[in-house]
Amino acid sequence: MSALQAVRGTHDHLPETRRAHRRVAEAAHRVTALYGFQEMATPIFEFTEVFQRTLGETSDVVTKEMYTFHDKGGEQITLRPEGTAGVVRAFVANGLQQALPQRLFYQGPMFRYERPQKGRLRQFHQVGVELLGVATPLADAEVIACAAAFLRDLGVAGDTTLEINTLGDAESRANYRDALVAYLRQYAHRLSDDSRERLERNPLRVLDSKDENDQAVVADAPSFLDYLNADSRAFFDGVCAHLAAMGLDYVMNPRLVRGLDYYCHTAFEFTTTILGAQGTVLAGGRYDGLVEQMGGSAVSGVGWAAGIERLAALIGDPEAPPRPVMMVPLGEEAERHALPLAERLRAAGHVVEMTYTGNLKKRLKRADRSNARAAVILGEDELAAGRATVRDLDTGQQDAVALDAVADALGQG
RNA sequence: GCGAGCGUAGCUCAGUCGGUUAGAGCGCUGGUUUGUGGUACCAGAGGUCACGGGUUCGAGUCCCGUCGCUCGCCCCA
Repeated sequence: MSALQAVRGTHDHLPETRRAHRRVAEAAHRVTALYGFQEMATPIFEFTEVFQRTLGETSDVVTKEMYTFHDKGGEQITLRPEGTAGVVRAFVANGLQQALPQRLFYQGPMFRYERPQKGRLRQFHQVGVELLGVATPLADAEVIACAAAFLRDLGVAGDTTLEINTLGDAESRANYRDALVAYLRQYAHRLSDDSRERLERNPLRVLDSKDENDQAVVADAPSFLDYLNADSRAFFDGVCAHLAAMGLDYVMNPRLVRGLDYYCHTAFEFTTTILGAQGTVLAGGRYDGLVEQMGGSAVSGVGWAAGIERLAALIGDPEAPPRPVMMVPLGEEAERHALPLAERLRAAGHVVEMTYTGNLKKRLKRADRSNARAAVILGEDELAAGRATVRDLDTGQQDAVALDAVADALGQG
């Protein structure tokens, strides 16, 4: 281990990576704004309790993935493993329930102590939205539409599939859970070790097992849809109808369940097959009850979060940065003129860089390596005439231009 | 947390059965005489062979441990 290397599962974002991430985050910000979402930010660490209470004591995130530590004041602190808990905490703490609905957008780093893989990091980045205070299926459908628009804007809609499911309300879920557990217990001896463990902790997870024997057992398990009460069924039908009305294609996935306790009713994911095992690129759902659990009043919520790294991996090469204009002063006298001229060019909107050493030949070579589109040459001849030589580095064409006119001569870039 | 593969220059990779001074391409730096880049030619810099230990006369090569990456599981975005 070298002291120079980044901690496991964390990455430096060099300019090219950073550009790709910015593109994702800016698209999210821009598109969600069309749906009325406004950006907010919460601290990247919270009291541990904030996550324990909201994510559920038994969830994997809480039991083994949190970065938790005691600060110097003895407080138990956790680096946020996801965004919703902090947003809801802030929502309650700042009395935002006085002005419903709230449409909130956030972005930033999240932290989970996991074994890194492609598209899975210990520090990763998410963008997300939360729509708080709307209890009707309209909100679910609108939030899903917003996610779809975001992915369309990034140009990855064709690589992803929208999968949806319903977890029903608490009553439906409890009934189904009882029925499922009763069924699975009969076949516990045929289940994998993992699934026997799931049976105790989170039985819905058994449905999602990749083990073949488990799947054979699950094939005849009771269906969730048979246990939905009338309200839950109506709610889900409503969501589906709205999606259809907007022309959004989706696939029903009855095995789509949630690891976090606070979800109910609508659960959805946009998945891709071209990222390997980490195929979920954006996921969300409804979380009625979470606000109350956090100490607020009964305010329903629905939202989603998307992984920036995973989306960045999907969008391919980021666009190149703008090509600069390169200043080429030759001699001390020219250098004195170069900075003020560069300032004027920048004020006119040009990206301007400087060559600092070397003769003309060397400086032009540097300009070329910097992918400059033009060079502004200031030498003895030019100074004597009160002009600069503006050279187009693509065509090789160059003209003597009055210093006042250089910005215009460089065009729009 | 579990299983497997990998780690040699900034990058992509050679490196034979364990044998002398660890190589190539690309990139980088400098040069090919005067104020004109890209191409070409010449030269150069750059390595703790991931880290630590062991076996051996001798380890980039074999063994063990650690760290990291990759793939799968778990779980998730």
